[in-house]
Amino acid sequence: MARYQVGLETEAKIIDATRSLLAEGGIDAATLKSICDRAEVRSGSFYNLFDSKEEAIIRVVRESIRAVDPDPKGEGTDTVDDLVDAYIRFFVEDPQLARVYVITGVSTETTGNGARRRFLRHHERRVQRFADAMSRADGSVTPEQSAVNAEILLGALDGLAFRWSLDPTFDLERYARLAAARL
Amino acid sequence: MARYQVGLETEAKIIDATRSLLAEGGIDAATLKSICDRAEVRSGSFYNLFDSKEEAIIRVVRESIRAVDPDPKGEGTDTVDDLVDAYIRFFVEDPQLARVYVITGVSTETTGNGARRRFLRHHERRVQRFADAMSRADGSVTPEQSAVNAEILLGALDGLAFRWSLDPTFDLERYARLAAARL
DNA sequence: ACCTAATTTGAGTATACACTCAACTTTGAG
DNA sequence: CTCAAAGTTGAGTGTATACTCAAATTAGGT
Repeated sequence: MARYQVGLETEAKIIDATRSLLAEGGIDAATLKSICDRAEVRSGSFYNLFDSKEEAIIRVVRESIRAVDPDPKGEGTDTVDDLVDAYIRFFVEDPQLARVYVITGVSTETTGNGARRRFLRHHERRVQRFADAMSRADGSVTPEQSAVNAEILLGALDGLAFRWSLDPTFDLERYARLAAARL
Repeated sequence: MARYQVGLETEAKIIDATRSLLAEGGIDAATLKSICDRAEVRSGSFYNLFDSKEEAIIRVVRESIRAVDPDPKGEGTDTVDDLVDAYIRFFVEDPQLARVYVITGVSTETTGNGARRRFLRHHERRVQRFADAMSRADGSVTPEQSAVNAEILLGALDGLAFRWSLDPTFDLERYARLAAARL
């Protein structure tokens, strides 16, 4: 049961290779061969540590979903600006993981059927967080209106992020802040 | 050179099969076998009419890009509402082709490198059309401001469309109109 | 009816993929 | 130092993929 140091290092190399391949070329670029080549590991080693290729990919995708919207430290104290800042910061500070988020989020067909549900569930939680922050900021709007506004703002942020994934020179930070200011 | 009727019909069956497969399962579902099975055609027939699988897919994708934003009839007479209506109508009236647009647009990695550039070029033209309409509606905003506003509105529309592709019960029409009204 | 070009067929090729396993090497606790 | 467990290797398996081609069939103008 006890793991050896070499094994843990190999595992990390495999995850790193998978993450960078997903970021560069999406799900199709992350073949077993490309992962093993980049991690400098043979396929047998891979399967000694992972049950399937899918497992390594899922771990990286989960990591990206968590990173785009980490659990709130406190509870219900975030402002809309905090949430938008967190969204922007994720893309600016870890563009590689951000690309994984956008690309795999968008091609959930290939990642499997469960991935779509997971993405949707995550999205709904996020909308709720935005809506709550909006309600806190302005008590006069109904919860329903907040939910609608949150859905639109997140739609815009995701759309702009997709735009950025097509063209890395696109100034996501600027447009995201402008969108947040207008919505 | 002259085509026979059967050949034209076979071609249409292949394009129909490719379109529906792309809409249902994205690029990965459109294998040569699945296309031929659905079109009730053998692979040799496919290659008598198409140079490659890619060719059939590109034709469907191009068709979807054209459909989401057909060329303006007149010139510079569309209002922002006209453009938003056209966007919404596309998704409501031809959801299958709309799914092709969203799914392949988002997974341009797999469709090839040229697809990304084509998508981006199309997007930029569309932003310009929206920006022009905005400038026409309100002469007091600078062209730069219109371009920014157009980018944000289209980002929101694309983001909401992606949301809809994840969850077909999402009321895209309602949210798209609300987003347009706010931006 | 004839004849050529268009079309269809399906077995076959080559390649890439995820995954396996028996033999071997390395690790590190006692 | 010993040794059992952990880790590594790489040739090999089975399956799916896109694509080919010689032979057979069909369409449709003359």
